[in-house]
Amino acid sequence: MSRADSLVVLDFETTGLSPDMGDRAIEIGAVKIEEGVIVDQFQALMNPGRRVDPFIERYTGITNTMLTSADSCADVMADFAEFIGDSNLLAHNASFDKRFLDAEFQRIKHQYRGEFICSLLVSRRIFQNAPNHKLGTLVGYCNIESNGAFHRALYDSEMTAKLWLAIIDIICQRSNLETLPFNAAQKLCKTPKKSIDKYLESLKPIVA
DNA sequence: TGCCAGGCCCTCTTTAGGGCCTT
Repeated sequence: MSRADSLVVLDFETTGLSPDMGDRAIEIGAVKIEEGVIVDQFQALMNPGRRVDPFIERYTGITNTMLTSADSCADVMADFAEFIGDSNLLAHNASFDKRFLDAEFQRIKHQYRGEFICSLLVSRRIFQNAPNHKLGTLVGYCNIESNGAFHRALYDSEMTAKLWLAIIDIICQRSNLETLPFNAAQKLCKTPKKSIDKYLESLKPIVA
């Protein structure tokens, strides 16, 4: 399975918003998509080496007690590096998760080859009439079944993956494609919103 | 009671400012 055929959808829960300000990951969740199907998953809490504040405990449901017995960030991220291999990567608001992935991998001197795409950027282009582009809102907007248990890493990664598969279905229907190549999805992240229809039209295969 | 940051994106723009999204 080449990198182009495997996509890992990931989500971090963290102590805050910025690794540059000392924030750390406290949970990683991810699912692997191959040929349009979720085929594997990864979830682990990790001990950031310090207490998380009450807001994060309430926001995520992850308590200091739970983290006390968790493996270290280094051990978890080493396992996660094996899980993602050379796969390409996707997250909802990928710039956030990429910063934490880069920071945690830098601590264990690991480099990864996969490239990121962002379901938030694509959603803003495809669902221009959505009330907003929060993950939970888009899951409801796309009629994806959900129990509402957001803000845990594995659940959010699963919901992001299902949102992504729904987006691909819509694009493929509009563009008469069987699948959306990764490089086309990358370009979609950067295409101006006003040019989306033209871009999707350009993806249509030539029919003899 | 969310605070921080940072990239994207829009507009009353580009020599800027502010909302959205992530925890």
